[in-house]
Amino acid sequence: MLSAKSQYAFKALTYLTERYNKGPVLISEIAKKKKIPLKFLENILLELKNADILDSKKGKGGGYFLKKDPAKIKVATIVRLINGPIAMLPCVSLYFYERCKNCDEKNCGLHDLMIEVRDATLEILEGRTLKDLVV
Amino acid sequence: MLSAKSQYAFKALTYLTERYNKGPVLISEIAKKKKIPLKFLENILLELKNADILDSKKGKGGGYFLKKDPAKIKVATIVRLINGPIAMLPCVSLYFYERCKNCDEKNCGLHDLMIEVRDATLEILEGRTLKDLVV
DNA sequence: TTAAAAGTCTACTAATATAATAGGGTAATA
DNA sequence: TATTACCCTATTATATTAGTAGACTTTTAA
Repeated sequence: MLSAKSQYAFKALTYLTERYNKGPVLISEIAKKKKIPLKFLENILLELKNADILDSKKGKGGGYFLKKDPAKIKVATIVRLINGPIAMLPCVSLYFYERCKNCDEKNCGLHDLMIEVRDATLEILEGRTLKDLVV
Repeated sequence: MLSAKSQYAFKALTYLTERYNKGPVLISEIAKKKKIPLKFLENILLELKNADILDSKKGKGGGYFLKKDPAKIKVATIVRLINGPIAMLPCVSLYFYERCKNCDEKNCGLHDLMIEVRDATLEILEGRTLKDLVV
């Protein structure tokens, strides 16, 4: 399941997508409108900024805004960034690969199955962008 | 990601699948062969028994064994039982449904997207059984 | 030039979930 | 009837997630 943090991130990003190219938006405004704990949201937005998804402006009239076209920001990217691996096993993760302990990948039925699940999931998440979330 | 517990469960079930119809298998044997903490494994097997996946025999010559044909036990069933929801959001889960807080399902782009992911995942997990894990 | 606005950053605490352990209880069988 | 082996509840340990606190820095506009 996606963490609460991830859900907050998507809410904030959706909000910013709706305001794309309309100037900076205050953290406090997003927090209030989307009912996200202010300080927690600060952390999340900062993380998204450090990952080049968002940009910000300080001082009066400042705030956060999308750094690029929401149609170019994949849902999969956000999930990986805030939630972590998309795959169901570390040994089939593309971006967070780790060997499973006491498990021989070559002879693991689960391994192959979970590759299929991963691919089916990515087929969807890699194909959608923030723009698609705003219906 | 699947929890360690889930991975243990699949290892144990795979082991029992290979020994289907060959009599009871000791917990201690599974624990040793699959390198699973004994007491933790006891809990897992008991849970699987209470869910009618396994059956057991007490006393000398006892142990655990699959209650039915491994070709009839779906991977999805085990995941739900030991790991919990398969869906990425509570509001799109078939077996563990819960409303997301501060979120209107009718107007949530994530909601629809995650239904697609869920369906793609289930397409695979509901179609595979323990037998398929033993290659 | 300076005060207020607004994001930045580090650290901490609380809550929850996961993983693992302990140990006595109960049923079956040789 | 003793031994084997599963049954069951409770506890502890560890890790992750969620949320909070507060001081700092940059920017802007009066």
